[in-house]
Amino acid sequence: MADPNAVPFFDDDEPPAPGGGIAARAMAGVMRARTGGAGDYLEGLNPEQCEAVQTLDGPLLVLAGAGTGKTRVLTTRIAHILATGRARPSEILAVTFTNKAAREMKQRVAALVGDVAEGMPWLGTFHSIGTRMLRRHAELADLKSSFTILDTDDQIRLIKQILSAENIDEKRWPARSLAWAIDGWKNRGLAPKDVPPGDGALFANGRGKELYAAYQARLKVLNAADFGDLLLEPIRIFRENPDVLEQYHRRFKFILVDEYQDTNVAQYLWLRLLAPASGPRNLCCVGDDDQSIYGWRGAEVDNILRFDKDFPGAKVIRLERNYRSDAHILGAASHLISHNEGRLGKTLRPQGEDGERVTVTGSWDSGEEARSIADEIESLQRKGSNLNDMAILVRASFQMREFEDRFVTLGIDYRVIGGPRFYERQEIRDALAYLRCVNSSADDLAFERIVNVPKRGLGDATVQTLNGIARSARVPLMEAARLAADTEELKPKQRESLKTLTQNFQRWTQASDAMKHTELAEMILDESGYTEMWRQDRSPDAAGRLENLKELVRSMETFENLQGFLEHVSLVMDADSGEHMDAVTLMTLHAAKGLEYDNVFLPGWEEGLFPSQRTMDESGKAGLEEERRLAYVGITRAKRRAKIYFASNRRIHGMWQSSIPSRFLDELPENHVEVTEAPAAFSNRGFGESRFDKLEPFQNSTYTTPGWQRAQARGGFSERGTGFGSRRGGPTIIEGELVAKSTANAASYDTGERVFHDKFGYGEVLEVEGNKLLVAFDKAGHKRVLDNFVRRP
DNA sequence: CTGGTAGTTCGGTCA
DNA sequence: GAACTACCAG
Repeated sequence: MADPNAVPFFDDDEPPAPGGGIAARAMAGVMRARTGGAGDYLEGLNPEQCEAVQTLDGPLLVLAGAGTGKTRVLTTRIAHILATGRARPSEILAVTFTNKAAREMKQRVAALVGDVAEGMPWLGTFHSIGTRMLRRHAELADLKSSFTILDTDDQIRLIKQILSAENIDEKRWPARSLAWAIDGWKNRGLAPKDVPPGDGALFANGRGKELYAAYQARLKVLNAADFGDLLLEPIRIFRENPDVLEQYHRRFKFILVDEYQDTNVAQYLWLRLLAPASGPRNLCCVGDDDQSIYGWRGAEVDNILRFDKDFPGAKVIRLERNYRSDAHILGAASHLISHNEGRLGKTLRPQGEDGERVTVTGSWDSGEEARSIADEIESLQRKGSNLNDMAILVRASFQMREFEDRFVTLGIDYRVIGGPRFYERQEIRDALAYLRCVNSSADDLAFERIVNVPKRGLGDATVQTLNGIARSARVPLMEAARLAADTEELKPKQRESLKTLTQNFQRWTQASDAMKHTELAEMILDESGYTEMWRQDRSPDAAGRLENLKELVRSMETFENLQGFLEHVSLVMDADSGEHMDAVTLMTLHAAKGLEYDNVFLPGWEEGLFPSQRTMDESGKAGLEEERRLAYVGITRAKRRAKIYFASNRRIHGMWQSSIPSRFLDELPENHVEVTEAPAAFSNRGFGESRFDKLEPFQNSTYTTPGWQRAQARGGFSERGTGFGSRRGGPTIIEGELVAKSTANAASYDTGERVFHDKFGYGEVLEVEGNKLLVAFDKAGHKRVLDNFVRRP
């Protein structure tokens, strides 16, 4: 499965020879499908879908309710464009949010038109396409086209460095929150200079803006981009270079956007630039305002609500026929969502049976809730349902534990979606860091990650020293390590370690040309002592980690070389774990969007948990409406049965709290709902297993503090910004400081000069060799040191 | 530099 | 209640 990024980005630049190219093959494919009888691709579409597929000219918004065949419309539309010869595969820009969606779209287009979908280089996620564009025009963004993409982990470490360099107390201003803020700015399309003063004041007494600028400057030095840059930089490039933008205008005959309700400002701007309001731009956005659940991540429902104002003359097509859920389920969901204001308005129309009513079940506590759901699952299973057809959708991931415990006890197979992803695991990231270092010796963040993994006696202090050397000599850390191994800044032990390490890397890098990259990876993991480290590890998950490392090497096979693999990994790569077995799916409501199951269990419908108190505190009414949309998404995942639960007592942060049923329960229409009680609730003082299980909560609940006031008492972000802002330095100042620092230190010394060294004291310079000095210290004797460690007395 | 302990924090999630 | 971090002692 080739990722678009794995192919060189200029592949599609050459137009195919007239008549013989990919487009012709595409058409042939469609023709085959058509004459093959199995179907004209338009067959089986309802009138609205058909219209959405065939309305090719001008801006089009398809409002596709849950389960109305949205993906089908998108893919058929692409097939239609290709079949009618309106564009070649490389002239269609199709963006999704997730890799999964992109993959699915690619597969389904391929099913319609044949393998040509592989020839669709511009079908992908916002980020993968942004990467492609940025690599092509890297020099316009002050980067090399080989730039590395930082993930959240790298980002945090980088920010930590900046904070400590700026002497900012990490306790009061954690790197996380700055990362969060920067992310937020980037989501809103703001470069450091555009950050409004009020916003910048939110961090470190008004220094947020300058720190953001410093962070950006560091990224350029490291030849790196974070996820936000993958969109922001192309936007800037387009704005500053109309000729570049013009190339893309000429190229893209059609633009398609999936899940438009989830676009943030940056993505919106990016799309606006690529599809200007005027001219024959054929932009088709598909989305559902009722399923916008990522406001906290910067998504602007507004984008979809004002589509026809942004693109005058836009046509709006509503898909309202729902093929997924039975009538009772849709009735419940529709009535619930009707409590939201500011909707575009859509009514899902059921196509099938009434089915079963939505059930609402109350339990004493979360344990009982888990038991009664597990019982229900077993009973459905006895009646012949597959576990694969069941899902439990929770609001917050801490709710999952209770279910996992229960499933383990009962021996019910289950899978969790959305845990730490494969490539986010520690061992995978470590292994990747080694590979990144071999791929590019300038990858400082990767180097820093593995310099002391496994333990080599190279701790914080050593890394600090190396950083100092790297900064003053303006070389990457790897080079700094090589330098430091020859001088006497460090203790012999550390120098020895560094020497071995850098020599190893040198060897590996040389070997990388001649070897197969999978073998190279194995060799590196072996010789570095990394696999050995896990073999020695006694913790229970060590074996699994070794297994993961093997899996990593295996997954490299599908790539031609190391470079291609690393590119893929930074953007894509998720583990397709255990799809084959029959198991209940456990995941958050957010993760469930776009999926469907026969039986859906929705536990934890309690005030404070769902709707989440925190969301309501932060975003008020808008927050509540987003929670309601989340509830709507949850219910509409169900095809046959939707079962809702709430518990009277729940342990939160280790403390038992009593809770009241969610207001969303009151918003469900009576005629579609059946209220039941957990069977075990009747045996409160009784017998059987439940007595045992209930003992504990009963006792503890006497200590229960009522309600959610405590959570409310905690201030939101908004409080922080007020009252500060005494200092407001522009970003240029801080950049100047950074530059000044590194150049000032670079000034070298003459022989015979007196110098002072923090560790060795006063001395006289005997020799100067680049930035290395031989100094005769008064007390410490002759030492080789780097010039930035001494100063004039 | 390492390993232990004490203190803190605790939302969802995609690249 | 647990997991992660930061600090401290060896």
